[in-house]
Amino acid sequence: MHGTARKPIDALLLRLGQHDKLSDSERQVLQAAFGPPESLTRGQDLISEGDEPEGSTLILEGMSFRYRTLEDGRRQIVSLHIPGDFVDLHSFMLKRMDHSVGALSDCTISRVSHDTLRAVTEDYPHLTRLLWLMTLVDNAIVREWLVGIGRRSATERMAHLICELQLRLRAVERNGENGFELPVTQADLGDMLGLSLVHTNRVLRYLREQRLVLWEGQRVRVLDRPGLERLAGFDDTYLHRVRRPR
Amino acid sequence: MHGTARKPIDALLLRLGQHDKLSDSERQVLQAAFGPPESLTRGQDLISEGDEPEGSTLILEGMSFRYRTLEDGRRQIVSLHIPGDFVDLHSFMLKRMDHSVGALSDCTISRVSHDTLRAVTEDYPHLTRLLWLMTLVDNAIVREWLVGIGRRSATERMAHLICELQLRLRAVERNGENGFELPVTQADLGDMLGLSLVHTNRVLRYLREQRLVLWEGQRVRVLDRPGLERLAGFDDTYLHRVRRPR
DNA sequence: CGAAGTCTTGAAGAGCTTCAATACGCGTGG
DNA sequence: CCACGCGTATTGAAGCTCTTCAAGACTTCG
Repeated sequence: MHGTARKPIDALLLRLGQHDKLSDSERQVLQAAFGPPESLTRGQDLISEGDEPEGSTLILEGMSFRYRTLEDGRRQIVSLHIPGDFVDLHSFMLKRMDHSVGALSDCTISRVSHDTLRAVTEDYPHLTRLLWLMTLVDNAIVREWLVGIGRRSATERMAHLICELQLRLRAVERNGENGFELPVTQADLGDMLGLSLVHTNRVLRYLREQRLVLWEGQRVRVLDRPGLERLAGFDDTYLHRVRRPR
Repeated sequence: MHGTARKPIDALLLRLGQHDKLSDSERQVLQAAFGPPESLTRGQDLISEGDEPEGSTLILEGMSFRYRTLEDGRRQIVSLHIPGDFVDLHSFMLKRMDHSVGALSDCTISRVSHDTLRAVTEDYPHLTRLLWLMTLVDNAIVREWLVGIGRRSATERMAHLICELQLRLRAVERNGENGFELPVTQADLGDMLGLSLVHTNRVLRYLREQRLVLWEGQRVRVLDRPGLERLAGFDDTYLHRVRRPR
């Protein structure tokens, strides 16, 4: 065997390809930029608040989440990552992490060093813009979460989250039939939505009783997507899934 | 008179200079990139949801805010802009606005066309990284707001917001003695913090009674900054105000 | 001076949290 | 194989934070 082994970056390519066309050389640059796949087990922290990582991490398979814990233990999850998402692309510029990242499920990841990223920004402006775009979509998602926690009811928020995740997973071809894997406890869900564990449970019961969503262990089964979108007031423009020159 | 008139971009230069050193040529590129100052009156919308602006807008003086309104009229403000902040730098890549931007006070602004920004990304990688950084700090601030709305009490959130704004204004030399101008109604404040108008009023009364913060018309007077920080659990690392090579 | 916007306070009620107890599911070791 | 323990889910009940409704006062401005 010779040449570089194919690295399973396909989810990233799918995500980027959602927003703009990629040239072959850009694909090659990306393929070459990433290190070998690494494995992580559920519950492990990928990065901790205060760290200054020397590279950024891409999720190949599995899910991770960003969170911040206040002094007294209250925790807020501020985003979820699926295959093709960078866990900490922002650390390339921000340097110091202002939050932690944990593995939600067993994950395989791949790293790019910040040196390599810097080289990309020097030589590949279009690719740079696309990476920048990744962080901007991240941003749009966090804003949408903020709107939800600030102004939507607990039930609406939950419905919205499920709509969002299903769509994002579909975009990287990790969706199943009428549902998807979501390896979270109800406590985790509460920390995403700014809810207590108990109320999270009640919201889920309500969605079940309305025959909108069912949880089968770690799997979410969406029974009535249109109904769920109606309840959530879901509108996908904030995901910016439009292919156009950038 | 000849040559380009000096444009009052100084707040942007101050902000960028907070994070990294700028070369003279970079300063010149920036100065040249922006159009002439324009004036806006309080209450006007700078940009509306669904717009596809052809340029990005920088605040020279005054304040603006991003917000989203749900179908039934509930509104959430997702960020505040002060001099030196871009209102919609993300529209350069995202193209379509997924929220609106309004003027909080009378403002003077200046625009850069997206064509110019694109040219910058082609020729000035370091400057590009700094612009990218601007959007990443934006992002960090929104995350912090999310943590607040999700996990902090109304009072803590209010205190946190005031701490944040005072620090940001100081960084661009727009701070007064022991306070600052903040031309918002209590309804606006509520929409920032995810609170009702009535409760916002009660939170302000509490802070006044505790002799932490006083409102004198449109001016916020901070009586006890350390006390406020303690109450808020304020930690400024998320603002990333550290000068280092990027 | 009247009108519109904003601030302030009271009172009732909704949504969500906290405390508490029970049940369930799964892996481990006796 | 069963007992035990631990993490997770579920439900009831009480209570607190914040919202909503309502009304009055104050401010600004034509």
